[in-house]
Amino acid sequence: MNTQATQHFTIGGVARRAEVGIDTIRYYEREGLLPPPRRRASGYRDYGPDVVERLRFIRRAKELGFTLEEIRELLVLSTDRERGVKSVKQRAEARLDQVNQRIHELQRMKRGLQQLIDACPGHGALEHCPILRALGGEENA
Amino acid sequence: MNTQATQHFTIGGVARRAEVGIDTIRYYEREGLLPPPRRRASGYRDYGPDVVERLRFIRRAKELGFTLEEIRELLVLSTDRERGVKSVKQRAEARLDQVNQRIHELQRMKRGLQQLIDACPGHGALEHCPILRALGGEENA
DNA sequence: CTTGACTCTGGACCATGGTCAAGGGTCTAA
DNA sequence: TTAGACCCTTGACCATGGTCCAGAGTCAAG
Repeated sequence: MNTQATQHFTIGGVARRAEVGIDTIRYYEREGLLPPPRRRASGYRDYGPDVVERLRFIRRAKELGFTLEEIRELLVLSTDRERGVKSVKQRAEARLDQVNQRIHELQRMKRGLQQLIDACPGHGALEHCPILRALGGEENA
Repeated sequence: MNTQATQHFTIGGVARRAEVGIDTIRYYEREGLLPPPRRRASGYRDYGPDVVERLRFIRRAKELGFTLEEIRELLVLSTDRERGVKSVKQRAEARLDQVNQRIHELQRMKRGLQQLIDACPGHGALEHCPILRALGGEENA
């Protein structure tokens, strides 16, 4: 019967080990990022140790800027032996493109702000403030 | 009596000129970004031409990444003759700092993603996919 | 047996920046 | 006068990623 007693945790034990909130775990389950676990007779969720790994996966992916939606897709792909590796790499590349684009947007903002700051003496009449003027000011005519 | 007939617009006229939605204008009014305009006998909002400038101000500031909250503060400062210019410049500098910080975060993400992508052959067994492994995989044991 | 810590479900709530709908009044041209 | 376009207010709704609450049941220690 192979009655290997693997470790089992309640939701609180998982939450402590993975350093996330209990509500977050239930939320991820609702959103399909975690599979519904077995239940004890009491109705308590009964988790194996895998779920802690999975929560770490989610956290690292979040740190790389993936949305929960994208992470859910990654998790599905990670069990798809046919399309898995290729698709996962493609997702990572797509995410990289998004990051690059966002960096360029922010660099455009940065240049705009820097120009205004450089042009502004930091004192004097409001009428001569290049920041307000550039933004479209003159409403206190 | 200086009865100069300046241009007056209904909310729809302003919306067309400033290229924003009518609801957006009312929303900005609720949020304190636009002063409550005079009303006609009918109750219709009656705008002078200044509001179009102000909406352009808001749009440009938004493009520079200011939140509506920050823009509201800028608008208040732009009428404060004592602290105006200095504070405005400080806000712009603070915003620049935020932008720089966000750029650095994204560049960190970018490096993380690039490493995973470079290490991934794009085919083969899931077990050997460095992306899944790095993210904390092995949950399909 | 009781106390306190834990868990369950369902649903409300947070910020952000709006958008849309319902049910009514107004304005203008034909 | 009437149609159609416009305006009014109030209030609900969207996505995102959770957080918190009430009211009830469970579990372990003393």
